[in-house]
Amino acid sequence: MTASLKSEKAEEEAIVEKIYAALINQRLAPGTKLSEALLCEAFGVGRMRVRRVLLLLANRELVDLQPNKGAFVARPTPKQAQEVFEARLLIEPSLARIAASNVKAKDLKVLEKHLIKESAAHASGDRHEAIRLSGEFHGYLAELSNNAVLVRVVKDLITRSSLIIGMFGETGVINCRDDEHAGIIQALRAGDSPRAESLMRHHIDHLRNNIDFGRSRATSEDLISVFKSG
Amino acid sequence: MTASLKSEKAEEEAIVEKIYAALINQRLAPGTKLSEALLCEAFGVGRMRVRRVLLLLANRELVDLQPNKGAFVARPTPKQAQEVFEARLLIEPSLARIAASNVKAKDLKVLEKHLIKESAAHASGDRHEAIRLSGEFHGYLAELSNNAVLVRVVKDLITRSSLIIGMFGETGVINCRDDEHAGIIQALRAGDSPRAESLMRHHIDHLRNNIDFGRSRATSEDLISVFKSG
DNA sequence: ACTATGAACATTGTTAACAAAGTTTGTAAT
DNA sequence: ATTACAAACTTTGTTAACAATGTTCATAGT
Repeated sequence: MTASLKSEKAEEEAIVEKIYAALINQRLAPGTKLSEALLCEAFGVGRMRVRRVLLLLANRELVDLQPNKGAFVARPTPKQAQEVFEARLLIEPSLARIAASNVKAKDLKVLEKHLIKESAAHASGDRHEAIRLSGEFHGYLAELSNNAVLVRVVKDLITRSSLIIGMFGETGVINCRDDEHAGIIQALRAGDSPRAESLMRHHIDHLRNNIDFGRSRATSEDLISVFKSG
Repeated sequence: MTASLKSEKAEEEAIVEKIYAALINQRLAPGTKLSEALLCEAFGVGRMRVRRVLLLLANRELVDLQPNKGAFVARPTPKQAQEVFEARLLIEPSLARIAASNVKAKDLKVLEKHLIKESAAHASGDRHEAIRLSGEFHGYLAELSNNAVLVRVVKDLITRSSLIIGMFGETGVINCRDDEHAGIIQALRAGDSPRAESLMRHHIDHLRNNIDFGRSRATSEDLISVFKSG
């Protein structure tokens, strides 16, 4: 009956989602230390909860859990980064194809409304918001598959992509061009599955091409270790 | 220096892998209760470790974690079961295509050797072993993509498939016909990507057709609850 | 005989104290 | 001044006791 009993499991999910969102927003840079005490205070929960959350995030490879050292926001290697985009290239075009068969009028409404927000973010030069919305777009599209398994996989990939873009992405370039999203929506409305698939394939390929897997932009933590080692 | 320090994290992974294997072998039926005390004794570890392992397995939807009640081997719903196979149908054919480009002579050797074991299991009517080896085959193929992300996704799907086959599979039917695996290997050897993709698509489709998503075979635990409720 | 109630039991969930490892800071020697 | 070492401190990891919930079993009433 009491309010305190209403949510035990959901609360944890909520914390995971918040960190998820922070990663997508790039408010948590790769390499950032996530100390238990800090998170306990931030979310007002006990150490146990925080530990469980960190374990789950580590399991999704969003957090690097170093024994006796602590939890850090993951710093994807170039190899891992390429793997993530290769996986997206393999999955999302097919997903777009399926979406074109499943899409309903109200789904199109949602997507179009979303597109306007994306354009606005681009216009105002809000890079973080643009990245967040772009990821959300891909997430919506995955949901049109009505397949929770695939949605989960794709959302994980999107979140990791945010980390990757933060590390390897060209600073000047806006990564998801909204006009490409517009084209995909157009194909969906027409029910043109092959075109939706093709557009998505090229779109993700463009995304990948805007990433320089060679040189990673080092974060503050990394600079320190670079100075020490040589 | 001491032996006890050598493995803390790896040990946990090992336990996860053992339960993984037990699920694939169908030695752990869906619905089976996994009590903490039991697992502590079985693996000779503390409760904390067991709890972490269960959390990870729950995260992969292999275990159902019911608050204050305990952990149970997941009982996929018909909807979830269909989603898993839909996901495999979306991913694995493309993976087979990629495998056909990447495959090396030594990979083919491994696959062929594996195929012999599969045939033997089929011949001797060892259903569990046949299912296990079949899953292993699909896992090997995924590894040929040289993409850890995709490997992880596919292996999770394979494990869940074992649960599904245990719940919905026709008892008499051997689910992965080894001759279809043979055909895929043949396509790989020929470097025929489109054929590998096509064969894999049909193969997984056959797998799916051998599953009756309508009626689930109830396990003992479930029978009890059925008697109680009505 | 069957259901309902309640107490004893067992299992899970949480908290807090403790142990171990890492990090920082200060001091002394080269 | 810089490096090496050591002690104080901080943070993570583990253990064990405690609290809360769920389950089972016995008893009593219909």
